[in-house]
Formats: sequence, structure tokens, C-alpha cells
Amino acid sequence: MTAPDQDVRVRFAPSPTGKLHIGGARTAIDNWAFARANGGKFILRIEDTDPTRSTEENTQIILRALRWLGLDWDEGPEVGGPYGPYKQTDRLDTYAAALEKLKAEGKVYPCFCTKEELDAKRAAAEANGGSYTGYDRTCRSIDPAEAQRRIDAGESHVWRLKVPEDHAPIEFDDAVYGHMSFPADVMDDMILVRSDGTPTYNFAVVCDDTNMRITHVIRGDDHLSNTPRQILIYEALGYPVPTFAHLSMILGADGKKLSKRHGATSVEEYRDQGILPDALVNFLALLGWSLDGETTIIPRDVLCREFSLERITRKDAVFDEKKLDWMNGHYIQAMGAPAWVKASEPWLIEAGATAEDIAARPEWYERIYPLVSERLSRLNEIPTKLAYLFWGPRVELDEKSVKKVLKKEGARADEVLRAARAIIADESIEWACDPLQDTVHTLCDTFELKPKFVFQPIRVAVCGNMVSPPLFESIELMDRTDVVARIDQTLKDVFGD
RNA sequence: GGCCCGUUCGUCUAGCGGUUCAGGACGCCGCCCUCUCAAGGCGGAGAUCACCAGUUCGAAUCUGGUACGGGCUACCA
Repeated sequence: MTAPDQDVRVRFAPSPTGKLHIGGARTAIDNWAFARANGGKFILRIEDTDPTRSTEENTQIILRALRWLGLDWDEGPEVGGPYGPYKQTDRLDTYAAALEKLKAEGKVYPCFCTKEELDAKRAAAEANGGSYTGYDRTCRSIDPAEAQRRIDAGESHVWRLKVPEDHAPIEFDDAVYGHMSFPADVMDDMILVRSDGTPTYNFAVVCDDTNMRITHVIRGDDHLSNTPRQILIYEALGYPVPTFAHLSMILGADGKKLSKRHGATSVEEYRDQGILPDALVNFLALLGWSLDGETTIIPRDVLCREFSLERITRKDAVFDEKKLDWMNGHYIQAMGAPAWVKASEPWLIEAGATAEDIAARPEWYERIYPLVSERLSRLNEIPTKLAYLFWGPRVELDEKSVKKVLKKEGARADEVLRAARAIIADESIEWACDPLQDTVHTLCDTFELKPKFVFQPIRVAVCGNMVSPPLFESIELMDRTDVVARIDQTLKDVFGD
């Protein structure tokens, strides 16, 4: 759906009123992928016209989240560009200029109704059982000279769009929803400029998208109903209307709007849980879009090549954390040891490592990777899964494991442990997985026990738990004296040796 | 209330009038592998395509209506 006559220019325009929400991230990904797939430009614009909710701190949080996701913008904050500035509060002169143009052409009029009056009218209409049908255009008929006099007298006022009488239905072709038609008579004379002189969302968006030469407006479908209003503004301004593509919402597991009670809702939270950016991008891209209906693992380069507006769904999508887990696990398995160590550092430190040690011997940490790569769905599972590697000579025995394995009736765990201790302490055996494991395996014959009964007690004595990553692959990574000490401690604590 | 949108396995989706009593993925169940847990392999259950009328030789696919869900209707975005 590339515009043949012009280069694609799309934008992601978040309001810095909070963290980057999962829904916003999806919108950003779709815009970014669409730009990349069409050799276009991806622009970032900060919509901070609501001074009560926008903060610079939130802007920084959003930029950071976008960078973390790997969504690079061609124009916007910190990178600049030919159509800046890219923050609405820095573009107030452009809205003022647009307003002057509309004033000169008589397409707007000042309205002196106060917010309180309007709220009262609305409440009254609803109380009467009737319905509020929009602004009643009280001020539209005020004589221009009279209006000017009141303005000069300092009376508070807003500027409203004078929607043409008998305007034909407003129609447009949405790239996702198809042909849309909205009756014009239900559009009221919307406010373009507030009494404090700042532009409203609909007005600022139209001005910016035009001035920034945006060709495709890809945004959440909560704006679908705002589109005809915006088209009215484009018409009044005499600006060309871009192509619109509306994206469905992302819902929580209960089918309701994604909110805090569903758990994590921001990109930042998923990052803190150890979700990989590649996995989150892949997962979110697949919410409401599909490559071919079969493929689920879609690397960024493929996304950037194949993304298309045609294959976007209109149905709201439920965010399925289980599938995200699976997908993240897939990406962990695919990322490789060096990348894993780098990405896992915070959690490795939580497990007992130190930043200095990781920097000093990254090879050792890379050897951990094959032990856990297929056992992790989120990186924040590292502390509980790998802490045993950092215990040194001590072992923290899990009570339940002690009961079910070491104290199991007739398991002869004490005998096995003593024999295993001897093998592991035997300096003549090379300190490596295979020789150690093979030798210990001979215990199965000596005691006439199934492998399970010789390996599980050792696992508990060394790793503290009956569930752990591969045993001897782990032991190999530890010091012989530490492993022997742990077994001795277990023998002493559990069997009184 | 008005305007607009949506509805295919639990979930994400494929499907765009016939080769589909509906395909893939996650999840679930079972088997195999196996020193635990995973991963992997194999197999299975799971959708009368919201409902009701039409159009058609033929509909998940087209039309109308109903139900349910959602959005907009702010000097929020």
C-alpha cells in the first residue's frame, strides 16, 4: 500500500502522561515496521499539549522504552529532522498561524460559553431523558463586531470550527476498516483553541501531520470516531488528507481493556521481568497482524520487509502472557551465550554474582547458558534457578526435597551420598562433567539402584533442590572443594555424619 | 440517547462463494526421550465460523436484522 507518488512518512505520537503502554508500543511497532517495509520515514512526535498530565520525565521514559524495543526513529526528539521541533509545546506558533488563517477565512468563531455552562447544558439534556447532541452553537450567531469587542474587553473565549451547514457525509477509506462514512450533522463545532490559547488534540494533530508531511496515520482505533472531525479541520485548512489506518485495541485476559489489574501494562515492566525486546516486538506485531497465518516467529528483519496494512485485523486482541512466555523462551534459546550473559547481568547479580566477576571471566558465565537456555521463559527466573551456582561451600537445602529424596523410605540416600562424595573428592578423576558422571553412574550397579536414586540425592545435596539444571554440567562449573563441602554438610545436617 | 466498529477452537490467528464437516501457533492432555525440570519428537481433545432471516446451484465468506462487546460523543489524548 505504498503511496506511489510520495515517500511514506508515518509517525508515532505518544502523550507523555505515563509509561509506554503495551498498546502504544504496538502502535509504534506497526508504524515503524510499515515505514521500514516501504522505505519510508518513521517520525516520533511528543504530544504534550495537556500541561496538567504531561511531564518531561515521562517523555524520557518513553524514549528509553522505544530505544530498548529497538524502534529507531528517523526524525524526532534527540535526532532532529527537517520538520521539527517534534514536541507540540514547541510548535505553538504553528497552531497560532493556522488559527489566524482560519480566522481570516471566517472558518472559525470565538465562543464565550464557559466550561461550567456547557457542562450544565449537557447535564440538563441528559436529565431530561433526552440526549446531548453536541454544542448548540450559541456563539456562532454572535455578530463579529460584537465578538471582537468582547475579545478586546478581555472576555475569556475559545475558538470553534464553523462546520459548514449541510455538509455531505464525511467519507474516507481506512486502510484497515475500509470505506467509512459519517453523517456531518452529528459533528458539533469542536473547539480548536482553548481559552488559554493552547490547541486541542484534534487541531494540533491535523496541523502537525500536515506540517510534518505525514502520509499515513496509523493509530489506535479509539481515534476512528475522531477521524471525521479531523477531516473537517483538514478541509477548513485546505490541507490534503492522509491515509488512515486504525488499529484495534489490546485487551486483558478477561476481555476488558488492559489495565494494572491484569498485571504488567507497560513496556518497562516487561523489560524488568526479563522479556527480551525481540520477543516483545515479535509478539506485539502478531497482535492484530499476521504474516501468513502460519508463521509465529518473525524476526525483525522479516517484519521490516513483510509488514503490510492489508493484513491487519479489525478485532480487538487479548494479550496472552503464556504465549509471550513461550515466545520469549524461544528467543532466549536463540540468542546465544554472550548476548545472554549481557542481557542477564542484573539477574545474575541477584543470584549471587558480581558485576566485577562477570566482567573478569565472561567465559565462565557463558558456560552457564547451555544449562538454562531451554529452561527460562523470562530472565527474572534466573535468581531462583541459578543461585546454587553461587553458594560456594554451603548448600541451602529445600525442606521438601530433603523429605522426598534424602529421607525417602528405602532410598539409601546416605549410602549413595557417601559413595558419591568419595568419587567427587577423588583428585585422580578429571574435574569435568563426563568422567565424573560416568564414574558416579557405576554406583547404580554397586547399589543395584536405578539412576534416579543415585543422581537425585546428589542433586539435592549439591543444588539444594530436587529440581535443577543438569547436575554434572553444573558441578563442572563449581569448585571441587565446594561441592565436597556441600555433600559433607548435607551428610552432617540430614544424616548426622 | 446519537454516531461508528467488532463477533472463526480457552487465546492469537488463517480463511476473502465451491478442492475446508475450517488450517497453523500458544495453552491443555497423552506417549517417546530421560538422573530432576525443561527442551525436542509424535499423537490427541478443542470452533454447529454470535444468532435469525435472505441472496445463490452452493456462504465462515455477500445483504439485512437481532444479541452481546467496544469506541467516540471533553477547553484528555
